[in-house]
Amino acid sequence: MREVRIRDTLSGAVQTLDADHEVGIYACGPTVYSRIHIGNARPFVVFSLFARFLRSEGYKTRLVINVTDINDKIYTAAARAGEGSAQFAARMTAAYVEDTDRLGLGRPDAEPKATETVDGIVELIAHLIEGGHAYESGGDVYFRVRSFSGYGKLSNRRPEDMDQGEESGSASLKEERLDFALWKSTKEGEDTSWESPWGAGRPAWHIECSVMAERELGASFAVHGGGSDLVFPHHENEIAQSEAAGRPFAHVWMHNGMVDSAGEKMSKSEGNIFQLSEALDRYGREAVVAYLISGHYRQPLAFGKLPMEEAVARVERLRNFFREHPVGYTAWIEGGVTLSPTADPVSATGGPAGERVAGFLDALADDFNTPRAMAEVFELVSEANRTDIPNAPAAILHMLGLVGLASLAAGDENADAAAERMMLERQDARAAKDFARADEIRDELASMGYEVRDSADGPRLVPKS
RNA sequence: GGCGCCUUGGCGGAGUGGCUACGCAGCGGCCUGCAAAGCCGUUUACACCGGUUCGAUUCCGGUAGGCGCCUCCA
Repeated sequence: MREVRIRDTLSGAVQTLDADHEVGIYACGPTVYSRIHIGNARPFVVFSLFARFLRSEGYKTRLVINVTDINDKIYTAAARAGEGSAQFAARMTAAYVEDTDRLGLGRPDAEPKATETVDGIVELIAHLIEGGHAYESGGDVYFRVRSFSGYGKLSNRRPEDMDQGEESGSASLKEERLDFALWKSTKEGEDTSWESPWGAGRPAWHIECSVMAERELGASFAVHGGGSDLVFPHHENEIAQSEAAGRPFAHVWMHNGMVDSAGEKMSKSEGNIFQLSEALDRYGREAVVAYLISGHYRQPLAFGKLPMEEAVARVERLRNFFREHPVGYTAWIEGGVTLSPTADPVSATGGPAGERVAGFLDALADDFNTPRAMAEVFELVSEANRTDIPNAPAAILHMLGLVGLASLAAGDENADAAAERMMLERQDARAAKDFARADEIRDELASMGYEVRDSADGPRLVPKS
């Protein structure tokens, strides 16, 4: 079991995870007001793979990614779609699950929804009111920021410099401008509401996560994650609510950087599509995953046609390796099945391959440095292409499995019979030195989507990528 | 204005006080009937100015430029 270190947003320092207790990870999931885009997929991928890595190292791990299905934007979007907001949110939640399923990384251990957590939210709000940290005002409930001295410690700002913004028409209900809503009374046009001691209404965003995290992981847990855009106010407010209520809350705050459009205009005509489902359709799941781990999770990541095509090329290089070095892919099962750590891969493989695996794992243990880890994979691929490295294919499969790319070893499906016949016909033509005919057949195969590769072992049909 | 981050070779993107990141693309070569795949080689790399140091891309200060958050946002 390696010591795993993570850069903590709160302290600014690198923190070592406690190996003696379950590593509870809570990552903020999407608000389901539309299909998710490639940027939303980043935390899903990062935290899913981080949890997978921890498990492979022997850490008892529990990953929770919530779904925010109560939100202003949902009311707006549902109205525009001419649909009830509850139905709309349910449909978008299903779409989210479907899209992220296609990433092939399995599901989190729990995916709580705000709508299923309202009872706990009401309890926590009542508790905060009792403790003097919140107050009811005109059917709304607000958090009294001045009552929590630690406010601002995560985002490193002073309350004087902050502005919580104003909920429409609610400004006058607050004691202070920087107070934020915990509960909102039902407004015109809102078709969902819940009963509470303060009347019919709905929970505000920040309190949902405080309650879902605690319900799934307890009052104190190892890692709270999410996009860096959530540091303020969302995560700052979560800390205020939970700690003011006497909960120790998260030990380490782990934030992923944003996916941006790199100055390119984000449009379909430019080819730099945005939605996760579109990226999956166009580039395939392996390329999407490879792209999302191509930079360090904390750094911004530029999205565009070029970075995606590079990911496709990278992934193709790995496929080509396995075409030459087939290995038992079924050793790794992706897509929802918990991976059981096999025998220690380093000692199991040993030698140069083992050293690469060790380097790979060390990189992941060091603030989850996926680009450095992938460099080890490519180093071993090059070495094994050059000379025979014992256990290299298995070692590479093992590493790729940890980042959700084991399927690259699956091999190609059998070409259809007609293509196979044409390939043999081409062989006859080549044997007869009729290269014109051979090339003609190769062109025909190309139009069918196959590339012919001649090797010492004979020709092979490879689907064009 | 406040807080934080970034500036690495054609592009993407790690990292380090002195030693090849890695990938993509280009060019030359090997292999091949020709290709593809693979292999070998290759193209002013660390924004600028000072400082610390035997030595800085890597630490400190400043300059320029870019980005994120400060309203909802992964």
